[in-house]
Amino acid sequence: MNRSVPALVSEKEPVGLATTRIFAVEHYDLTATLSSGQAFRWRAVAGGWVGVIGSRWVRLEADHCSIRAQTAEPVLSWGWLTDYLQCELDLGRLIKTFPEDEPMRNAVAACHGLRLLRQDPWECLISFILSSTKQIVQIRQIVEHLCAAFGEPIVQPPGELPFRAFPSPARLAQATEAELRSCKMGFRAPYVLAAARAVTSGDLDLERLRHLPVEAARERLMLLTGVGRKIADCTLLFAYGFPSAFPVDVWVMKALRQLYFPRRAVSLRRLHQFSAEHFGPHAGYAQQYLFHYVRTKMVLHPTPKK
DNA sequence: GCCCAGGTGAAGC
DNA sequence: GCTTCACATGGG
Repeated sequence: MNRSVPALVSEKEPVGLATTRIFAVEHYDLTATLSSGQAFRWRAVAGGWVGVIGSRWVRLEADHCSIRAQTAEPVLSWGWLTDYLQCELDLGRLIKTFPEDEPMRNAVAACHGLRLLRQDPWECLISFILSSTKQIVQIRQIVEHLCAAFGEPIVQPPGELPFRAFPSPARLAQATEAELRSCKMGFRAPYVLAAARAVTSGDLDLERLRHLPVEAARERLMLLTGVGRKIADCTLLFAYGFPSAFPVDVWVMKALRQLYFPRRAVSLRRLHQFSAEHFGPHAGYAQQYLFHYVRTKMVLHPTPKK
């Protein structure tokens, strides 16, 4: 289940204020992780990645065995970052829980070091509300419009591209639908507005969902207009870390049909049933491998749909 | 112009 | 239950 306490930096590590820190990691493909359609604000800049976590500007750079982090302001405790990046997760052990079939072996081999992040629920929920029938490039653009229009300025090193924090529920709740539409989100504008109002009024308590069984948390999210099974599962997996959440989008659907049901038509409902039974206790992680694999490596054939 | 995009909800069988 | 359609907008 979920940890309610964020990961802490180990006590034996050096303490003190600093703007850089190096984290030892194994089997961590930072590029695949930051660009695989789970988070939408990371930009590749000069051999590294620049983004915003909470209200902090961050630059990340990876080599074989470590991730180097740089912030704009001195930091005492780095738990917010190790938790976001899930540095302490034993990926090798997790992957051993995947089914030993050929498609899964191929996906794991093709996406070595791909990780799941642990994001802020609010940002994740809104980002995926914006994702429906949009390409990943376009989701990034809409999210950036939204942050530029409504996000608070953050402290960043001189000379860097201007970044703002992801807008708060309270700020978005005050926006008009027309202002939101000017961020190019089209018919999703009323969904974003309603979600912001639900959180601001206290009707939707995103922190409480952390402690609920996954089914109950999913049901609550799906009460929001514009949030169906897929967007709910993205939030449950990428923000809360519910390991069984298994988002099925067009790509995962293509992968499942081609790899596991090449000769017969299978409905979405059956695919959900199959995924719940087949991929083990960390099905959501397996899903991310299939998603990245089908998008970057697989040759797609027409397969029977239902 | 046409098709599709990390979908959803309503309407019609 | 399953299929079809509209919903904004932009990329290929």
